[in-house]
Amino acid sequence: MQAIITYFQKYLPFSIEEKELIASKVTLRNIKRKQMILQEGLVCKHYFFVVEGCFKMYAVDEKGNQHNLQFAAENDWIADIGSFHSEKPSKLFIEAIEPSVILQVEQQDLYFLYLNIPKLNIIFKVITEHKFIELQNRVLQNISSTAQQRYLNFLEQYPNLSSRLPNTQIASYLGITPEFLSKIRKELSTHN
Amino acid sequence: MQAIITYFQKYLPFSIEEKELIASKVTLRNIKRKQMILQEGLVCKHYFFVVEGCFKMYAVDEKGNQHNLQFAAENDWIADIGSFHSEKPSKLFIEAIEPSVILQVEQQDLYFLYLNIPKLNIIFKVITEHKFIELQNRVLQNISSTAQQRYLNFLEQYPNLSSRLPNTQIASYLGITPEFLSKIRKELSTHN
DNA sequence: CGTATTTATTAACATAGTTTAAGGGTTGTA
DNA sequence: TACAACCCTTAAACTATGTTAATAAATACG
Repeated sequence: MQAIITYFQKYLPFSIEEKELIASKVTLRNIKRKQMILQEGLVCKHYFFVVEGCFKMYAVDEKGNQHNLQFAAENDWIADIGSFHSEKPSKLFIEAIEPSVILQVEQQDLYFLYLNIPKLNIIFKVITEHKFIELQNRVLQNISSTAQQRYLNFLEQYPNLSSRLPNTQIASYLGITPEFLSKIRKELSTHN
Repeated sequence: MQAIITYFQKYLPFSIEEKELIASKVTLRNIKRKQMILQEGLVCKHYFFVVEGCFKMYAVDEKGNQHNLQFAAENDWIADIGSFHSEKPSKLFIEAIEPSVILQVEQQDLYFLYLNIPKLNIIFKVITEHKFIELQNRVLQNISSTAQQRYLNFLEQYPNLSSRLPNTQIASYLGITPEFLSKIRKELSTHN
């Protein structure tokens, strides 16, 4: 539970009362590998903070293939922001890739905290801005770069993740097949 | 100037005083075709509201090729949100595709308006959420769909834009060459 | 510890998308 | 109105990526 406070204090300081208020609205959960914390068709009613472990958020197409939109590991947030704010059913899944520990905040509780601790508005605004910029850079990469460049960029940007994730998951994130990622990795290893 | 008020009132009602306050912080500009309202290397100090005309936001790669990240036509907002909030130099350009009329709000003025008209916080939060969802859907399309599907989706999602924009610009947005878009269009026309 | 499941790699072949070059059509603007 | 700049299309050759199938290696977990 201390994890989330430490995280918030990287942005702004909090009083003891504020910390207690936050703690009272946040729930700790242990999540098994492959367990889902959001499924298609359900409204995303929580914001999730990853204390330990790793998650993927993905869509499933008509053919049943998964497409990874985002990963989240320690000290990262994950939620289907669209569904969360619109309160419409999500089209996405969020699933644990590793045994994990999360802290979750329900929508109403988050809004309650926003009202009582205005600083949190700012923090979540900054979090959202960062995610926005990340997404925009990814679009730019997708429309302008080759798969190999995107892979190298992923390694650089998420050295953490890239050593923890199976390549199948990375391939899905990059929008290529695992076989082709294999080919790329071979090229890179023989050519350097 | 009325345009932006009408736009805001689609979300929430405003008093006369509030409208006057907004009007006092907003500047009207006429922009010629090909004129830039943001260039790489400069900090994006304004949020732009398009009253009339059309803009593209793009990055230029090492080879000098442009890659369109976003279009904005009537009643849409455009800015490099990353640069705007971080106050770091932008890597993007925003350029008029048609002779245009915009209303611009400077950063400090926007923050001033946020303080004095809290409703505006909500409106901009919603605007940003919509842009976020749009971006996320675009990433999903990019990693899961063929260029033809992406093109069809663009036609559906932006019927307006697609009839106004040269195909070269659409191709750049989709991340394909104009020649290949031509091939796609031919296929679609002969096959239906 | 051992087995079921997942993961990584390879190769041959298929499809999607790019490059280059050329010609004809449109459009902006002096 | 005319010219320059831009835009659209075609086609052939080329490169990037996908598909299928098979096998070996690594990992989860009872």
